[in-house]
Amino acid sequence: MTGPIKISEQHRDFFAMVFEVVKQIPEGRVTSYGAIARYLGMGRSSRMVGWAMNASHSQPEFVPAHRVVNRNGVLTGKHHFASPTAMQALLEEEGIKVVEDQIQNFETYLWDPAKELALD
DNA sequence: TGGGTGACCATAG
DNA sequence: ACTATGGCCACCC
Repeated sequence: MTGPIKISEQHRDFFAMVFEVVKQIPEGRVTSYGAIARYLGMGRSSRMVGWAMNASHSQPEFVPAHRVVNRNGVLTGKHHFASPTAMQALLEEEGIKVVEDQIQNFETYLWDPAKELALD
């Protein structure tokens, strides 16, 4: 990994925090909005994570938004991509199989930042 | 000023 | 197993 996030430093900018976490999702892995919210200490405000992702497309740096799905492994955000199939295509490029907007073997690919990223 | 909405989630019945 | 509801909190009329 590229290194843990220093919450205290990023704490002012919610967007930046979310993007930093998303950017650290390894290729071929996925996580959920709620997992990110919990990792950032936002409790149940998982909707805010989704809201933040809305702005991910206009980020100067690449944000792998396609690696963020809901807690069931469903591609709920696919409609916000360039095309309806773009999100699925990106995931399948990374070896993740998607059927009917549902990631197969979701638990296998799940990457929980709270578990995988050590807090400093 | 205030109500509706959302790329969500957990709980209750 | 499935629906309903509340919470979350910033944004947009």
